[in-house]
Amino acid sequence: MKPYNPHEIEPRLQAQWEADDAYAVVEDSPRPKKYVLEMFPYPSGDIHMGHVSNYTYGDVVARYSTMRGFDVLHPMGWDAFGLPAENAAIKHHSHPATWTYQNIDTQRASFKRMGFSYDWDRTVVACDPEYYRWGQWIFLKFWERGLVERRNSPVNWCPDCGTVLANEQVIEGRCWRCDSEVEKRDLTQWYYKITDYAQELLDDLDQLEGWPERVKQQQANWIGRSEGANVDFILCDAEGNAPAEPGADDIITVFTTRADTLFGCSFFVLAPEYAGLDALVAGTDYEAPVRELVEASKKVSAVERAMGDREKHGVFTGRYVVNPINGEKVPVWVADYVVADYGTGAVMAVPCGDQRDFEFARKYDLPIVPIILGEDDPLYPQLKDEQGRVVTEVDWDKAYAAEGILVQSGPYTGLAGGKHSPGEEAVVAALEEMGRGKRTVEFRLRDWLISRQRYWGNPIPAVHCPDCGVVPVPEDQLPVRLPEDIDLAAGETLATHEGFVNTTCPVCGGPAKRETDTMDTFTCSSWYYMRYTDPHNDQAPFDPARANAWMPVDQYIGGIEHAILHLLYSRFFTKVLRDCGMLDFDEPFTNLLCQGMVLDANGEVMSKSKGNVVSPEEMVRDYGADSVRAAMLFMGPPDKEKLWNEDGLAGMAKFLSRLWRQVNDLAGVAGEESLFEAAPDPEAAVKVAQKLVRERHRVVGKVSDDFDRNNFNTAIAAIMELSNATGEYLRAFSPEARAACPDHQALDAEVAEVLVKLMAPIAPHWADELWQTVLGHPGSSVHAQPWPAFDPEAAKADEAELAVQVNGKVKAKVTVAADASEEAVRAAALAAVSRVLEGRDVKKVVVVPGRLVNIVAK
RNA sequence: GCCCGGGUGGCGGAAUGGCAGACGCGGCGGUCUCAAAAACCGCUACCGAAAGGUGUGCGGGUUCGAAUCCCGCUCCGGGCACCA
Repeated sequence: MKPYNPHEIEPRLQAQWEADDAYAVVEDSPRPKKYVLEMFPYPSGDIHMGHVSNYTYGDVVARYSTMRGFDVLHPMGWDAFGLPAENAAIKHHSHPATWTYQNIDTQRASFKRMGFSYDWDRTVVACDPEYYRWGQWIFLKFWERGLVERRNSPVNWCPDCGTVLANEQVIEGRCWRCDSEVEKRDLTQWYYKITDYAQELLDDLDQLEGWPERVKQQQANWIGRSEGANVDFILCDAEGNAPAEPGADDIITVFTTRADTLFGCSFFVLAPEYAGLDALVAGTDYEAPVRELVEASKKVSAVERAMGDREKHGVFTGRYVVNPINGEKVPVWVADYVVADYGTGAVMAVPCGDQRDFEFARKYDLPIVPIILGEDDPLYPQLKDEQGRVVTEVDWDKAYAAEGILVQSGPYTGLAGGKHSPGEEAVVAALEEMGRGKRTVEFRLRDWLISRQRYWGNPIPAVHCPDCGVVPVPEDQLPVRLPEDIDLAAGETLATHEGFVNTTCPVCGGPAKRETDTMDTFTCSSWYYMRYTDPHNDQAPFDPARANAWMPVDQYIGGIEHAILHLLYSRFFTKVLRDCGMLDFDEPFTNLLCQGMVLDANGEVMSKSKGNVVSPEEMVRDYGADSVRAAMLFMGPPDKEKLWNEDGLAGMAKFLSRLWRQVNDLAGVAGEESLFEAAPDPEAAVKVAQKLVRERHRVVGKVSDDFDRNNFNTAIAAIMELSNATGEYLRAFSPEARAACPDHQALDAEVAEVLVKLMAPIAPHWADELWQTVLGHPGSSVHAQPWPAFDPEAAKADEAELAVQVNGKVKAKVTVAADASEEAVRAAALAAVSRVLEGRDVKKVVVVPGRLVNIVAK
């Protein structure tokens, strides 16, 4: 017998697979399609353990799916634009492409060394002009459809990265990439109007049954839909006189989800950035303090802002508005707790029902009018039937934000209040009637800021012409190529590169300047999975027929950190391309697996600074790729965090080695290394053989089921159980005895084949080597074989051991025939616990066939 | 504050209404060996000498039966956050 030596077999089989083009995709196969995809990596260096885990899951799904009879598309590529390449280029005085392509080569070699089954002919590299030209093409399609906008507004600026960021890329006030504090700047930037799709992006989450609930929840929160109403307040003078026919300048609109609380509005607040604020206070005594507050709020950093629970600051503007529901005069304040870019940037303050307004009212001594109460509130009985205002002050220590009953609310008194309450509906209806309100919906989602002030990205295909304005680069002039002769280390940028900047206007032919911003890398990753379906197309990003045939992705696998970013943007792209007539489906990813992080043995994140990084290369060098793969899979459920420890890896290497020996023994080639130990008891030996037959069927069923649900850890546990049964069997029968008996021969061959096939997706080299050499199929590959079948009937034992419970506590066990009648089972159970039942009345006997008997006794 | 997860042996975990701790790691004991390693076998939730009892974060409930379902807490992790 040849001992198991991964270091010899793995490189040899990898070379064989490559020579045979074993994982090339078959187009137009009669088999049903399955698109298995892992999020493509950023080429930041060599792969780390997180990559090993992510891509191993994908490889198991791909290989298993092939064996199950699917035509599998399993491609790989690189998300190759981005800042790290630029930083490396500056450091090494080279070009970002050099660093990027070197890392791609390193990672590709590591992926091959792990035995991943990709169709390398379909590789997509995002910084390749043959790919990014189509990203530009898609940009033009978006532009045609009115989904591209260039506008000036306050944006997130990362000083360290020297570029603006999308909202989604700011994590608690810090840059997602470098963790620097983000600043607000007023800049003119390019946007994709993702908000046009906010409702559909929210609604279609319901279609995504194969997505983890938490990811859908996070997206729903991020989109943040609120139903409410816009309510118009009219500016009035200090005596409360408002113009009878107000013009646009006389109206301030607020968005509210709680129109039912309008009677409790005792002041009114504008955001410091509110557009009309200057005009309201210009030339008054209030101008100076208002200006001071506005300046102070600008200085608050994004990180501080993100901390929440900050002290609120505000000043009175000297102006008043009229509350449309009751005609009351309400003072207008400016305060830093109002968010400028949500709703209208103005809010009606109801301190009795809103904690923020309550805190502000307490601080500046503004009235708190109770207009909504719980029935158990001591105030409720006295305000129950009051129509006019009686109480205008309360001794509460916080607002009453829950649902309740409206009081002191004129005709609405007595109605239920709250979001979507009858009270709210009645008030909105009344406001609509008088032309002062309108039902509306607000989203938290902002448009996607896609322009970046960096070199290493996809150039935005636009030209600035002094006569024609900002115009698109015509399709036939794509791609707008990044200039290769650029010295980033010397501070050169696209904007200073004259050869790039200077061009002619595609409309009038006059001299013009190119747009020098590039696109967010997330635009590259929003459609690469479509490109894989038709990667060499030089006429279009992809042929719709091919994309529609392969898409949507059946199983997508990647990190939870993309729960919003990449996954939301990709859903948006898919919907827009569908509306362009290029796709006939709504959602790109049918099933999503978000893998948990790989941490060190103490549960710490692996990082260079902590010095706890585990190198996949070293692990593969010491134990072989198959053991690393299997150990990773066995560590726990894929979506949970994994604590990497080398003991588990060593254990897995032993298991592969033991199983190798068992397969050899079953195949009759173990020789001296046979596990046979001599079984003195022939009757027991027969039982061991019968058990092996049952286990062979049961375990195939269990492993199939587990793979279907991505439960890789329990699949391996089940294979270990089959291995344990095999071990018992091999100890019980000598190789000679087995060789002499046709029944044994058949069983041995079958179990050997089952073991090898079950392991094939997990340990592909180990399995293929055994398949080709020990099981006698030279030149063929186990990975092209059909998955083993099983017979659930054959998995059943003819006897069953049942637990006998008395009042739910196990008191005894009985062994009965599997087909024993309920009556017989009951009798056996009662007999087994007769001692416990002595002197007690049996009230009831519950028989659960095949499992247990519960006797209820008093 | 709101929204999601989660809490099971020394450790990773298994069991989604039916014998809690599958499978593995670690530990202990054994076989083999001059010895050790490797390999193989057995034991391994806790208390107890045993009989027996206790046990899935805590407290209640539903059920013949609850880690699993319901109610109330608590702790840990994640997301969002002055979003009106």
